Amino acid sequence: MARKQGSHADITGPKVRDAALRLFARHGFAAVSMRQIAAEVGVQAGALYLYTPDKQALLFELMRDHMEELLADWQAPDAPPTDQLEDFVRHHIRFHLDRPELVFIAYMELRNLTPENFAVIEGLRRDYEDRLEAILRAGQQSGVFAVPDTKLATMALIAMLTGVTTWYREGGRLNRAAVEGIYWDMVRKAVAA
Amino acid sequence: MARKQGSHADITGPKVRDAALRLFARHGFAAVSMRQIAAEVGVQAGALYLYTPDKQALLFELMRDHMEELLADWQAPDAPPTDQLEDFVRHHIRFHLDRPELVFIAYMELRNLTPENFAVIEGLRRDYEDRLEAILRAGQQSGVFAVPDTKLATMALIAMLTGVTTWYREGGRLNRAAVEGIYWDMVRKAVAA
DNA sequence: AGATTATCTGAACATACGTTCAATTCAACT
DNA sequence: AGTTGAATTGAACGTATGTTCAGATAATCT
Repeated sequence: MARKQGSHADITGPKVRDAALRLFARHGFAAVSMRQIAAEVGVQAGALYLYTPDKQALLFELMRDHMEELLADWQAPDAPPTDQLEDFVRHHIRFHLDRPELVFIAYMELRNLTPENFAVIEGLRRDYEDRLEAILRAGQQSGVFAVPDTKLATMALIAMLTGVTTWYREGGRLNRAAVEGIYWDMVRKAVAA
Repeated sequence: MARKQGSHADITGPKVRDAALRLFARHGFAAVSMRQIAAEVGVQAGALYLYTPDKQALLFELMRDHMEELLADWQAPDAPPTDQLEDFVRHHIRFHLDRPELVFIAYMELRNLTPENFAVIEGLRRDYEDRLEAILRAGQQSGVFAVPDTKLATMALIAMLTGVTTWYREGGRLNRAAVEGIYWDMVRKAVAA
């Protein structure tokens, strides 16, 4: 018994990725075994190595692709700082609510990356933070924002916004548009001059 | 070779706790073995079981004691909502900056708790959130705050404030007092009417 | 000094881990 | 119908895991 009916690399490949995503998010990278991932996919553990060099690469590629998509998906519009900030906030919330599992992994599994992989992910994260900081600095200089320390404000706002994934549940008391609006209102006031 | 010179239960006990705290924070609960903890303490793995029933209890007790200390350490002063909020914010930042490792564990290792233990910790966390929400609701009702959804605002503010531990480093550009002040300023403006 | 007891070792238990690979199976191509 | 090659199995590798426990040791008590 070996190759199963109707099974192909372009089906199993994504399945491996999805299973790893789901299991890493639920139980944590270190607590998930290759055999669990394989069982979720419906193959034996050995077959996973046709799709990933090792377990570490599975984690790293999930995180790297996530960060690269985050960066590719948004760039500051040509607009005043306040409008740029609103665009950033709303996009950040939407993007993160769409991918709660990836967000969870990207924030929780940093310490399970090898040093080289960690450096890559941290670089991408830094790039993202820099975009928000650039908006805050522009607003500070033009006088529409009052942010004594743009770096601190950047970290504070990102932590606040990303936190939405820890409590928001689809079909709950508030819908996405409402959540977006309320968060934007708080951010707007927090940085206002 | 067995009992070492100058070794006692009241010395080894806390050492086990400290080693577990440090290692769990650095590498994650699932990635740390009892033998690693034992090596850090300077004993063999078997000796750990004189101080904890099992690995899970080691994690749970760290988290429970942390949350109980957080709750015991602060109660709302008899003052207007704005002053209560300032007191909460400053205390939260101080408390969390004093215990970065415990904070990290308490936020990252929830999913490594057994269901029963998880329920306990979540209950304690809820108690803490309720305190902030009570302040926000009081301010909303008296008209000094404009918080359309107190629960959302609670989650947003706690996420923002707790995030300070992810970037603050002792001896860095900003001292604690400055950080406290800037965070309080952002919170004050964010909820202001 | 001798007995007691708290403390710790070191080996063992069964089980699980990530990874490799020869052997096998089935879909596609000739 | 026969051949090829991609996809997968299943067993094996060495190592590590959490936990238990009989035995050894050294501080304390009598």
